[in-house]
Amino acid sequence: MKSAEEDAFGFTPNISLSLPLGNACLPSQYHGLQSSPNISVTEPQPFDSQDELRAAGFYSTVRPNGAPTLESPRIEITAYGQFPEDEVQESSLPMAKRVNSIVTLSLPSADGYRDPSCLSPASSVSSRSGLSDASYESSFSYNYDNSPQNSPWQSPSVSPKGSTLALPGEGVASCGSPRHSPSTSPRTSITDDTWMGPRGSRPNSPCGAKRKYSLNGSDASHRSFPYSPSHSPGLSPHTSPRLSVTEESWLPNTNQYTNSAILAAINALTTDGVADLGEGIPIKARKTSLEHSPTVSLKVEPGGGELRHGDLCQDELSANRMTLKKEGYCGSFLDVPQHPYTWTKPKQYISPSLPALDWQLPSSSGPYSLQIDVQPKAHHRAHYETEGSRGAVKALAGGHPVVQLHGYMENEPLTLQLFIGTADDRLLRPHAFYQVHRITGKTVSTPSHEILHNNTKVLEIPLLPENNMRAIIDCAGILKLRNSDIELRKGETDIGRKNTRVRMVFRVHMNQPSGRTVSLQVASNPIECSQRSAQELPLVDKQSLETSAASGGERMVLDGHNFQHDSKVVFVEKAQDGHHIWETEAKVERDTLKPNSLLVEIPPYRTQRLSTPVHVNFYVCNGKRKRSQYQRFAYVPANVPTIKTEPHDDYDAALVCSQHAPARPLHPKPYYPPQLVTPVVSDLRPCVVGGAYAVGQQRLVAKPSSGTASCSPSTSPKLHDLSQSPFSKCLQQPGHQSPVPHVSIIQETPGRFPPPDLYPPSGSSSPATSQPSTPTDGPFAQTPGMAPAQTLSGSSSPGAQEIPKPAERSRSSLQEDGSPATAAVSIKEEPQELDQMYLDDDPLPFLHHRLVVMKKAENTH
DNA sequence: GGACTGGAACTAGGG
DNA sequence: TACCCTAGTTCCAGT
Repeated sequence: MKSAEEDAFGFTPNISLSLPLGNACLPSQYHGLQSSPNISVTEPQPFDSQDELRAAGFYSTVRPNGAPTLESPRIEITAYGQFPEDEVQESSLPMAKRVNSIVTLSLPSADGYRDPSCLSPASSVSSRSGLSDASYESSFSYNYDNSPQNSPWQSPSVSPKGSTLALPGEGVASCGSPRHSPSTSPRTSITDDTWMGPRGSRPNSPCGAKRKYSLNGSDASHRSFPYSPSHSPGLSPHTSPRLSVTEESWLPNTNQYTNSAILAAINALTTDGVADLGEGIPIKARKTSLEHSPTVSLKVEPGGGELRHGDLCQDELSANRMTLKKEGYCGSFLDVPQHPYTWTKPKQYISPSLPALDWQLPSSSGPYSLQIDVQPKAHHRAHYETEGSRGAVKALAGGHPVVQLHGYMENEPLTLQLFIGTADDRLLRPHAFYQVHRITGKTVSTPSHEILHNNTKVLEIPLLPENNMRAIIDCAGILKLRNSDIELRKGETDIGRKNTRVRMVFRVHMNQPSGRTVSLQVASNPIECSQRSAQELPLVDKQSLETSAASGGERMVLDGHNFQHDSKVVFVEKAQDGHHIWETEAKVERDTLKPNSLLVEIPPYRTQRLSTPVHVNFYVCNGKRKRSQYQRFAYVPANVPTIKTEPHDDYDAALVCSQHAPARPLHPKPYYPPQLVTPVVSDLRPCVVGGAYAVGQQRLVAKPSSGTASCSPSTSPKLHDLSQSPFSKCLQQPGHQSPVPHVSIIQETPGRFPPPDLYPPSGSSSPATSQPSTPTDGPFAQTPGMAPAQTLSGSSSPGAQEIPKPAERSRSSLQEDGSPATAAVSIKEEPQELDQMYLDDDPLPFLHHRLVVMKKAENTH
């Protein structure tokens, strides 16, 4: 371990250097990182694009072996180097710490992903703004350039009142400044409109008028507010105000449990101070994190209250525009008095490096298992920045989702992290168009705190021993960012249209006595966030049968929503390439049909001779383009007993299966296609027992594109090893377009990886497989889906796993050491999936749209 | 009064 | 070019 760490540190410096900064694409990159690990880190050759590299994120970018990973221009940010202040501060820091800090800085890409601003309610646009540093911007060449507003950091929000921060040109985030805090709600901003000019009240255009407002002082004033990204970057506008208070208190707390020295060091370097500390977050990220911190008080500048921490810091860093220095500003925030939180701070994960949010982590490891005891409802209408909060995500049966960490016997509280992830068939990653939104108020019983993690808002919730490490998630809502804002981001390859399904992703990091950190992650069932979709798309919550004899004839009850008299149930069997091998419409008993219940007769399979179970899918269709997600079903040989679903609700089922696939009921949920093979790393000493068990679900997944994907071991981030826990990193190309494989790299100490075979294939039969998939999953139907969110990070013990089907997946080893390949890579079948993902019926538009978006981005850039 | 909600109008794009 | 449809975003009003 230590060796690894040491190595890591050693690398760190290099690594940091290696981080590619991006070109204009940075944002995308970042985005990519989190969202879609597109980057083929492993690729020996120079990254296709810097973007990819960036996407790789810090973790991936670094090459363990020190091999020149990134050709792309990298920004070597050494905290000190660039900023005198940093140097000073760092100098005082212990090497290790310094390294970390450095590393963090080096991870430029991280920043890039999503603008912190994006995080903020104002987000979308803001995302760009995220690039805090002017330098970054320039380098990135954002669209912003176009308009004065462009400057990302300046988010309007920053200086609501035209605070100094808001320099002309800077202040406005490119299209609307992201930062405009939600508070700035579009509406308010008449200015915005002005900006936009002709725009209608509804900002569709990417650069949507509204966002532009930042330039106007007036606008700024309006927006100034609390929401300003500065505060809580991600904070929804609404919340932000509140947050501020809380956050402040929070920060202090954080400090409490974190190593003060580390914090100080980090703060000095990063200025952010919050939870993210441990992580090697890029400067920007840090800044953002700062934002979280309610350092408002810290503001130096006029209007400072409105200023974002991040902004300040960024500004300083980048251009020194701010007179303030990190020290002054950021550092001060450390001094913030501790606040009144009653819950003792959960033991914060202090490791300097936390796994990137797009890393696939396991849901269980050894004795530990993170489970979603109560799943969120399948529908939750997300709110726009321009709207008021739509409340916390609720559970199907009422109440709220519940997450529990099993197997943790310590008395130390922990921090449960929550962010909004994707729900498509690709690797789980932060969703570019949705952010978690902190809910506060009388009805909220669970304290929480928002932080930014690489431009992705992360809600931190205490997991207390007294509560049996169980948390009721009644403090998390979902914020929708305007598609136009996100799509214009340079490097952003995802499209928002019809990309309205998300998952709540929970993570917990546990420091082990050995010094290692075990990180677990579990993702909820998909949540449809679109009002329209929620009202129109049929949804299957449960199915009474999972299997049937080939002869069919049995009746299956489907519980769900939006069933109509003309609803059809179609059974489909697809080949690996997505082609339909067989498709037939089942007979629906319309007499008994109800909006939430449908009785269907299982159609006979195309052949009655079955020697082994055949996995197929079915979906409910209310008309063209109105299909439910694919649901799994299997025809089994006659001698195999039919599996009937228990009458419980999904949640119950989830509980039952929780160990493997926490929170996912087998049948009820659509499955996720197994695209990725996950290599599981096992290094756990502690987790032997659970490991096998858990492992099944934890797979490191990698989606390799046809060849690309291999993750080079080198990529493995020793850096992150700081924490000593191995993390898998997913590298994916950001764009749907590119079939680039998603590769997950396991961070592990060399030699610790278990043989690849030990790891469960993504498609393992474990409950995890039952995970929902996007409607488009069809093609993968035959292979069980893997639990997207689960991978092994820390120590997971290998368990028995299924091996992915050859055709679908290929494995590649990711180990740095050259030790046996541990990571398996699966190749994603792009074209079809994409089409399906977004336009089940009509892929062309989707593709076209993407092209348009890309072009726009390029142009803007 | 403010947070939630549900519903629907408005708008842009594509066909 | 007008019309229709779809889906995203913004508004409004009720609880």
